[in-house]
Amino acid sequence: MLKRLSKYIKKLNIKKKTTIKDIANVLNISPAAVSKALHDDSRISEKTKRAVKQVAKNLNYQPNHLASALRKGKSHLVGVIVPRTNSNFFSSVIQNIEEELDKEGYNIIITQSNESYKKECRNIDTLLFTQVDGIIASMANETIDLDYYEKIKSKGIPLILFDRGENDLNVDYIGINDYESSHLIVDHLVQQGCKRIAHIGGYKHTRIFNNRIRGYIDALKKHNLPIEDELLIESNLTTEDGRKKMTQLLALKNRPDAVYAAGDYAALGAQQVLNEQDIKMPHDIALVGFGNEPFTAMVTPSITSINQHSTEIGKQAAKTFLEHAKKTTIKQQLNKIILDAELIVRDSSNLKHI
Amino acid sequence: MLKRLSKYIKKLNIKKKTTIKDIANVLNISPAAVSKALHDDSRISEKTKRAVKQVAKNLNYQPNHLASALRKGKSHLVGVIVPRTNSNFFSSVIQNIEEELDKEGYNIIITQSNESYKKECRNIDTLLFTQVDGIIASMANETIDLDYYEKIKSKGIPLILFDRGENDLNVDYIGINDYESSHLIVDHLVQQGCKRIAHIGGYKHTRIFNNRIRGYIDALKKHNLPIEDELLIESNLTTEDGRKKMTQLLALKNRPDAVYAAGDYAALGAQQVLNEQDIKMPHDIALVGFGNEPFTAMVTPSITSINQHSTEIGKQAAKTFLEHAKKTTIKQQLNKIILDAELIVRDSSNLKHI
DNA sequence: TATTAATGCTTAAACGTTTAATCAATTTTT
DNA sequence: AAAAATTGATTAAACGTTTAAGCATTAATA
Repeated sequence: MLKRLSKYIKKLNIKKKTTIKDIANVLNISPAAVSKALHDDSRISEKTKRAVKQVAKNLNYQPNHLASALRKGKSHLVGVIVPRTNSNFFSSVIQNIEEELDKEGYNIIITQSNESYKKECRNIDTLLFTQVDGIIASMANETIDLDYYEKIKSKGIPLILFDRGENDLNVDYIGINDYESSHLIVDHLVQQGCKRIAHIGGYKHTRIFNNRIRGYIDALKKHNLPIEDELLIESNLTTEDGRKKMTQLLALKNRPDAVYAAGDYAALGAQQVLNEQDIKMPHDIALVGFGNEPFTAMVTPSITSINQHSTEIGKQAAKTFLEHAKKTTIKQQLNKIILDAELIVRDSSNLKHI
Repeated sequence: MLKRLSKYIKKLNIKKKTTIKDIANVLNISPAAVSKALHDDSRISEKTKRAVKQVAKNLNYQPNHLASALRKGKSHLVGVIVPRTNSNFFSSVIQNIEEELDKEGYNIIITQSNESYKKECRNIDTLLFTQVDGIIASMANETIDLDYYEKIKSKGIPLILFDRGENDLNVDYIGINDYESSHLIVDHLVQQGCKRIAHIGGYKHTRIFNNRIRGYIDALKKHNLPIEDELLIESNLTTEDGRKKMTQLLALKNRPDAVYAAGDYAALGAQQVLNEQDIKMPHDIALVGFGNEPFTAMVTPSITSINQHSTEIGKQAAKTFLEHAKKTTIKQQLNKIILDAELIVRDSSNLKHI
């Protein structure tokens, strides 16, 4: 055996990669036996298994993932679609998805839509083409037409949505309680003595932003505060647009005494305008964001925000996929996991600490 | 032909996916002809090509990527290894790599080392296992032993390093001129009247940080300023450690009048301490960071920093890989692309604007 | 008109695994 | 001691594509 082995090692310097066949040749057994031995099949003797594993190590055998994926019809790849990776929320979700899936031998392919519907469609095509075993996604702002997501479902590929996309398709969803979050925020602002609370909201057609708007309105009603059209603005929630919408609010004859932005980046834009015009937070106007991006704690004043539990969302999304992967029967159905959000009060809305 | 087609469409509702064979059967030609037609082989008639493409569309044919990858020995997947994705620098590099590779039909698999050597090794194994066609990486802080990277090279897989890892392996590298950057910073601080410039540097064993340290020392010499050991500190450059090292510097009998941190997060930590102790920037102590993370423009005072050209680095890394991919001969050799860095002066070091 | 070249396709093997079906040898059960 | 069950392997096909080699048929050249 030793002679055969060294003969093969010599050949390897010329030849390409070690295959299951090489191991079989060394040991004078069939490739099938080798495959089974490597997978600890019960019908292979312990002796053979040990021998196979030893030779595999000596020859520096690396299984050909493509071949096994082709044969088994599973790529062990999971696609992830996010609007962008450079927000802390998404990068943290991704990190946790990866950690959880890694344990089970899955890899992830990350794609970014940059909030563009067209890019998102291209991403879906790419992932389907790459033969992923599942897709975990958060939708772009622009996305209204859901045909492309239906395409995933129709191929029988498990689809899990998080953050954006609740209810819109009949698939698993993980997110926080947006409606309740708005209540937390408005309750807090009212407690601080605010009476004219403005909301720079996201696009109404996106369910989570709609929920935040509904929560905002219902919470105002709860406190017997009037709902005024001029205080409720729709935005794409970028820093740039946050600046624009804040300027718009300051132009009102009757200015608000609090601004609740549905995203931290928009809140940042609003803050910049307030700072530039020397309007004091929270005294003149209280400010609240959404998402608890790290910078909210860094800026002056620090911005009150909602913690979206990115860690938990990532882990749950991964686990949900793994459950699908284990089952053979594919029955997609709406299965919501809604996490409680948490209000992080900071200087921008906290009168007591000033 | 129409009958055959509809017959097949019916079968498809029961059967799995459309393959090249299905198309061949419909048209009564060989699978080989179909494959060639789909790839616009010159030996196939236009008529056949048109027919094949039409049927492919009708049957909703999606090529099986795994099968072609197996046959061709190329996965069209590129692995990316970064310390983390939630810094703006890395997420921007990644985004640009992706965009550039997407044009040529490549996908990327992103992995994070979290600055851990062990995790990095696992990532490399994973990527090799997934049969990536190349790896683009920036090394973890911890990484000193380069055996694992040698493993990539020895398998003949193109390896491209960026930011971290210059010169350490004999492969392509894309980065900025760190040595020169330190000169830019020191020159600027001296111009502001600073005489005792401290440096919170990264680990010396990492070449880029070593270069920044060398640049710092040489620039001090150039300006005839003394080099003092107590002003040169090694750090892991996290926000937390930035706080610690700043506190350490403030405890000196002879405090510095400027602090240059080799990373923005460390600069942020330093700034927090200065703000808390009511030490004015830049008047009492001027502060400079490195990396131009977006938050440097958001905090008060905004922090002067070095723009690392993440966009350009990402694009160049991708292009470098693509060049490798086109060549058949694999000759890895050191081929450095060094971009000029740019100093962004902000309030934390700009006396004139105060 | 015979010879060569170009065109348009087919055949069959290959990529590296996995797995259903089978078989021989051994062990257990009647 | 014959029948049945278990053990430990083998054989061969399959996953879906690509491609080198080959083979007619038609077109171009001498």
